Amino acid sequence: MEKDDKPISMKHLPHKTIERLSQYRRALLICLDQGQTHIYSHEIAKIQHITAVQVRRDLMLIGYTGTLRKGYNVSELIDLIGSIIDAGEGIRVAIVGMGNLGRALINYFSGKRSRLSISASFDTNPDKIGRTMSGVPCYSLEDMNEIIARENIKIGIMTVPAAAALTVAEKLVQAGIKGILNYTPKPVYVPKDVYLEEYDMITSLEKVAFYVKMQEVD
Amino acid sequence: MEKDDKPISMKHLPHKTIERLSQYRRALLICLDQGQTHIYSHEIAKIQHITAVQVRRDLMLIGYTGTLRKGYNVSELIDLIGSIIDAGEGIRVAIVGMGNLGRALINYFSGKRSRLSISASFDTNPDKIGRTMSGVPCYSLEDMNEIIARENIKIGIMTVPAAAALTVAEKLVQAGIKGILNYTPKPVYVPKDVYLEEYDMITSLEKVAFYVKMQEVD
DNA sequence: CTTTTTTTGTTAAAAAATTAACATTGTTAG
DNA sequence: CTAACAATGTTAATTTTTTAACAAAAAAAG
Ligand SMILES: NC(=O)c1ccc[n+]([C@@H]2O[C@H](COP(=O)([O-])OP(=O)(O)OC[C@H]3O[C@@H](n4cnc5c(N)ncnc54)[C@H](O)[C@@H]3O)[C@@H](O)[C@H]2O)c1
Ligand SMILES: NC(=O)c1ccc[n+]([C@@H]2O[C@H](COP(=O)([O-])OP(=O)(O)OC[C@H]3O[C@@H](n4cnc5c(N)ncnc54)[C@H](O)[C@@H]3O)[C@@H](O)[C@H]2O)c1
Repeated sequence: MEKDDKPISMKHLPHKTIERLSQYRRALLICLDQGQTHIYSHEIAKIQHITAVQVRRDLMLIGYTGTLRKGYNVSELIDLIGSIIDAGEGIRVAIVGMGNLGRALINYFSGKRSRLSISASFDTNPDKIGRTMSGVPCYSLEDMNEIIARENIKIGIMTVPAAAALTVAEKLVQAGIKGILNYTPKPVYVPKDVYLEEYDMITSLEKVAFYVKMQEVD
Repeated sequence: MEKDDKPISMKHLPHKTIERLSQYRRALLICLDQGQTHIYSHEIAKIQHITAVQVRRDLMLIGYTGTLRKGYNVSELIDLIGSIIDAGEGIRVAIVGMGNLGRALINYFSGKRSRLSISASFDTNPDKIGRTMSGVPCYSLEDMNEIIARENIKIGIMTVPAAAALTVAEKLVQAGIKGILNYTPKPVYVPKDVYLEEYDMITSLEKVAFYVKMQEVD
């Protein structure tokens, strides 16, 4: 019935497409910096180690249409991806655990333009509480509820020791967080309405090891 | 015709199964430490946020058979997964770029029992070269060929600044590395006989953001 | 002006991954 | 001893993801 510019339901975008859109944008931002105004599907594909068909299909799914024989408009596409991935006014993020990994992530993130911003960090170490790291203030765990509400933080990144993982996840949920990115090697449990993503470097490394070994055998 | 203990061709194990086997092992090692001798498929499933069917199917694929109504023998299963993922005498790994992230990874890894071992690291910063971090010596980039050959290193983990990514990847390949785990936000190119895995935290974070935003809308 | 080339957008097919269904069989309870 | 149960192992169905095929059309070439 209704005629719309975007008849696409974001709800049905494949998970893998979401991941790739983020990666496309990362690559597109670099192209933009280099003054490139248009890009072909096969160029994007090469950067991401995937096929051009897949790029075109993903873009079809988000309803973006390029120019025949000119390819895609870099800045338009960046904006469109932004309108899908980022929330309007941006989403605020907190890091819990300001150790090696936490610092690496904050550092990494602080250079990036994004509508996601790391607004706070939490730790139990009194030496860290009250200090600021790459512009991100570190608070005591006890102030979590207050800070998360006040700063309207929606996502928590966990980089605490594995032993603290379960309780920290619980605390984050209670504080009203809606998504958790868990870098602890300990899987945690969250209610259905909290989105959870877990990543462990050892899994990646062992996967590489497996395929390296395989290749030797064959 | 031939009857074999393991008629399973590891070559055809699904990629996702490889990842999960690594995760199962991580969980099983914890169970072993706690003195648990057997575990049910649904227990493993709960830890990994997947279904029991999937666990059983994965184990079927590697030809492991549990005890009806007792579940799986924890230590047997750990050993079997090890025989699939790890190479016989272990695979040696090097980290390139001893910054925040490099140190976080070395630290993390040094606690783990595994047949994968980080045997060397490389950097260009003279202050770091010649020192040792969590037992891992740091060498100059110029010595890479020699060290990698001498130590029989097969896998390289890249944690250098994005600007150095392409040249470092090339150097690793030339030095004879067979697998690369790239934590740089810059995708790199490798020959077909080198296995490449790339991970970017921003992709994970943006994925979480997307689903958080989605949930708000519905 | 016409033909060829090149690139997009889309539908259809194939492949990969997950989930469901169910047969099987020790174990326990009655 | 027998029936009910609770777990595994496996085949089949479903869903998701990727790849292939190809039509359409702007640009370039002739
Ligand atoms: N997923 C991966 O790829 C990966 C890689 C490296 C490390 N890790 C894991 O990340 C975690 C952090 O690693 P790291 O090297 O930064 O460790 P770290 O010890 O340097 O840092 C941990 C920080 O958490 C703080 N902390 C401790 N208990 C806390 C609590 N209850 N609440 C809040 N903060 C608390 C500590 O004060 C410290 O600052 C570890 O669990 C490690 O295993 C994961
Ligand atoms: N994938 C992720 O999730 C993730 C997270 C955080 C950071 N990162 C990325 O990881 C990389 C490292 O981050 P960091 O915070 O550790 O940075 P860092 O600046 O602390 O460390 C970089 C290290 O690499 C060394 N280096 C520079 N050029 C080199 C070269 N050509 N060869 C060898 N070593 C060289 C530097 O001396 C330094 O020790 C960056 O590219 C960053 O963007 C990725």
